Amino acid sequence: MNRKPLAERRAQLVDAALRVAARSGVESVTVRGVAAEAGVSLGTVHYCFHDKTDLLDAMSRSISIETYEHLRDEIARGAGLDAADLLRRLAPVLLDSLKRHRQVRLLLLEIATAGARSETLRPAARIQLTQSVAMAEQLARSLEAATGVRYSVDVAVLARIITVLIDGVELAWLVDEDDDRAVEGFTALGDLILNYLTVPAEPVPNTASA
Amino acid sequence: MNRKPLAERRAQLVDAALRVAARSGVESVTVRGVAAEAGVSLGTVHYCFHDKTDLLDAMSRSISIETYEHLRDEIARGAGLDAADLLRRLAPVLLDSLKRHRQVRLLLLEIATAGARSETLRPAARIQLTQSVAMAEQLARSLEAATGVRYSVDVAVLARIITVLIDGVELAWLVDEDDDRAVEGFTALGDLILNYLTVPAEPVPNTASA
DNA sequence: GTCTATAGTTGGATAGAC
DNA sequence: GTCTATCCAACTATAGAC
Repeated sequence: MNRKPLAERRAQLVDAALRVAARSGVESVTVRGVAAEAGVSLGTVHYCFHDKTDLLDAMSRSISIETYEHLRDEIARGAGLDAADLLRRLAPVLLDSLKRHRQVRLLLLEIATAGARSETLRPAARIQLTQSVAMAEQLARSLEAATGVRYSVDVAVLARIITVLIDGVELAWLVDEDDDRAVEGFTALGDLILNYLTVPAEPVPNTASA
Repeated sequence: MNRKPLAERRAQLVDAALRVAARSGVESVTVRGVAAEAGVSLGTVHYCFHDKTDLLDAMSRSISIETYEHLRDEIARGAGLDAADLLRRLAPVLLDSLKRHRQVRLLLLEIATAGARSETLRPAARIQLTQSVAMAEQLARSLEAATGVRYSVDVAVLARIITVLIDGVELAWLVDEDDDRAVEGFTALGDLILNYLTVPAEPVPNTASA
């Protein structure tokens, strides 16, 4: 019942799939489950998407990374500050963001491993990786703008390093939920960035707790 | 046929499960598949393990990390060298190790995400994380021994950071197979360690390519 | 465009013979 | 201790009515 144009229905189903995936993991997304989540019948899903792979692909591509908005705000708020000071504030913000968006972050890591394994999710995983790096690059540039520093390495290279370090810290936290270690990891990220600045604010701060 | 004591059969099945998991991923390990891989019947697996969870748990725990033996060798070989020089050599060795043990590394990341999601694999995932950090700590100490340096942070903290950064670099490489970026990531790891040395060999080398 | 019904597949787990 | 046979649940995908 309640007919909708194809595009609209597809969007609704992708949204439902995303909720299911975030809640229970990519691997446990079923066509039936998505149908139930969206409140439509099994047949309707198969009408909108040729098969399950189609659906998963559309779902994966639809994930946008708004996870680090707070981070951008924090950087903007720290305009004019010393880079070292600003970076030191970022670790708790990163942890906070992780805890807030735990399910989405985990989903992205799952898509990455799934994409590393099977051909079907690989394009989606690559897109996610590219988007993450782009987001990191944007953050790195806004840090430049806010504090007036410059990097001694290519920003694209730095962005990739930021991305993978964040992913690593988050994956470990998702496994053992050790907040202190996560903060140490994010602090190390700050130290790393600091050491890739030309004319760093302080010599080598080593703010990671001893 | 061909009767074996329980312990021996269990070991054989765990081994078979590991092969299947490395080949096709944790999620696609089935009791039937393991039975086939081991050349025994379905009933036999259920005789040795109460259920699938039991089997996966035993499998996960059995994975030991011998992946970085080359790394330890490389460090030992660099005894007496400058820390910076030695660290600079490590990046290609890490990439080589990753390419050699691609399946195992991916499997470990899969177990991590699976453990982050479901209660059943969590203990195994935690054990793997602990073992990885312990391995990293061992490597960090052997670096100390080989080059005579000391760290300005607690070695346990540093070891965790090393572990998560390696995981992050590897996960990204598994997705896009970009060797150059992986080397950049591992090089950044070297830089990071260098910056956590007391009396570093050189001020701030920034060996990551620009 | 949406539904119900059903075919066909896969996989976990148990029962009982040997 | 190992096997075969079987049950049962969950899932993908299609067919055909409305």
